[in-house]
Amino acid sequence: MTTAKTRHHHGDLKRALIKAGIDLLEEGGLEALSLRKCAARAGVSHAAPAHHFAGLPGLISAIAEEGFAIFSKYMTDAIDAGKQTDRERLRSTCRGYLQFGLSHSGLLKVMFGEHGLGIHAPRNKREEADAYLILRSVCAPFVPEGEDSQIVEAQVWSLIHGFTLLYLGGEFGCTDTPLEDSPFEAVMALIDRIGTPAKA
Amino acid sequence: MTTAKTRHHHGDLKRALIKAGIDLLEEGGLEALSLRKCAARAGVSHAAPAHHFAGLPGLISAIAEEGFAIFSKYMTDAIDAGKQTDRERLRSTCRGYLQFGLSHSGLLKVMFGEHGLGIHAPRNKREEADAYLILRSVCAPFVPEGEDSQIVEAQVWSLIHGFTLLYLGGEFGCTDTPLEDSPFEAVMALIDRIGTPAKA
DNA sequence: TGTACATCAGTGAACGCGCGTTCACTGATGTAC
DNA sequence: TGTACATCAGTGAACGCGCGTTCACTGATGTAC
Repeated sequence: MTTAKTRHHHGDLKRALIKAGIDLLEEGGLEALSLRKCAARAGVSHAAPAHHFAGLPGLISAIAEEGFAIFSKYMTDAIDAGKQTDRERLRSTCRGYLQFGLSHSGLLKVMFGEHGLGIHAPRNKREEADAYLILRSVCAPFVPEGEDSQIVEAQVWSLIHGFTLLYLGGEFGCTDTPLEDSPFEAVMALIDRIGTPAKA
Repeated sequence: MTTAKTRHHHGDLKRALIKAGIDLLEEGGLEALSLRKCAARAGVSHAAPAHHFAGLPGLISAIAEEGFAIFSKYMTDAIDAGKQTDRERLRSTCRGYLQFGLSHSGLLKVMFGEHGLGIHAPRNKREEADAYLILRSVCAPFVPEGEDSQIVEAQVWSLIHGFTLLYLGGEFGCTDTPLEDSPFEAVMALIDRIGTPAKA
């Protein structure tokens, strides 16, 4: 520890800016995010971020990338929490998906939005693919012999993604009621009807 | 027709501003929307909108309200298009939901987002409720005796909402392929497993 | 171990931009009589 | 039908704000010898 406070060089400003950006996102949504505010949060002059990111789009892209990494962690943690059958693993992954949304709603929207850039920014290929692979692996046991795995994946993904966003938007009118109450269980019930488990 | 072009008074500026706002939304997303640009589109000075809306939040709220009305029309039109069994009506409604998303992606996101205002704007109660009633009516035949209708509604809504947003985000990697190809049919297949039709 | 020097990371002032909002105004509309 | 007048809707200039970006700068770091 080298008394980082008074140094001219920050140490890991890039990481600090991403962290600040995520916090801003959670507090006030995409509109609340700016390079100047991130710099201020990181305790640095407003011109400093230019040394680390290609403008605001570059920062947002880095934030989304970090977001996918956190997202993956939520899902894998949920799976590991209980040993489980294939069906339970599928359920747990969905639970992790929802939990991530509850904890990081701003981040989720940026990750699956157009990054507020109008045109598609270069996708965060690596981290996003990793997250998708988790979904794929828990869906795999339910893909019937010889069928395209994308079918089951699209069903599960659509269900849990839609539920998470609607829930966050308060559309089920129950943002305060016990977390896993009514409508979430309805979605889980439908998840249970998906595909055919390869083994009993 | 009273040669509206040269008049000092516009005629129906309020409606024209909403229309301009929707167009801007579809072209460049929420970031592209501003009172000044709407005024310019409507061929009016930038101070004029102040006579009709309570700032940008007020305009966005009016746009979302109009959006829900258009949304409802997409769904009812889809239902009417084929006479149909209960199951077909449910499918058609989902098809209308998706079609609306494809034609009005910017609008959809504003309607179900937080209006870019951080805190919830007063919801567009009336129009939103109307749209929900359409969903409710096509779900009704599949609600088992004595069960809360919200269960089936949450299942259907989550599925089609999630699919629409993921599809619009290009997550299924098939924005160009034939409209109702692969993953949409997967979602429809799951829709077919929902609930228990009251009658055969 | 010590010196010289190139490179890197953050500073602070300045810039132009689009934005929402205010304000005194003016032209058009509609109503009272 | 005609006149007076209040109200309404749009104008155009001006304001301050936060933003991203540029720029010459300077202090810290790391490397060559």
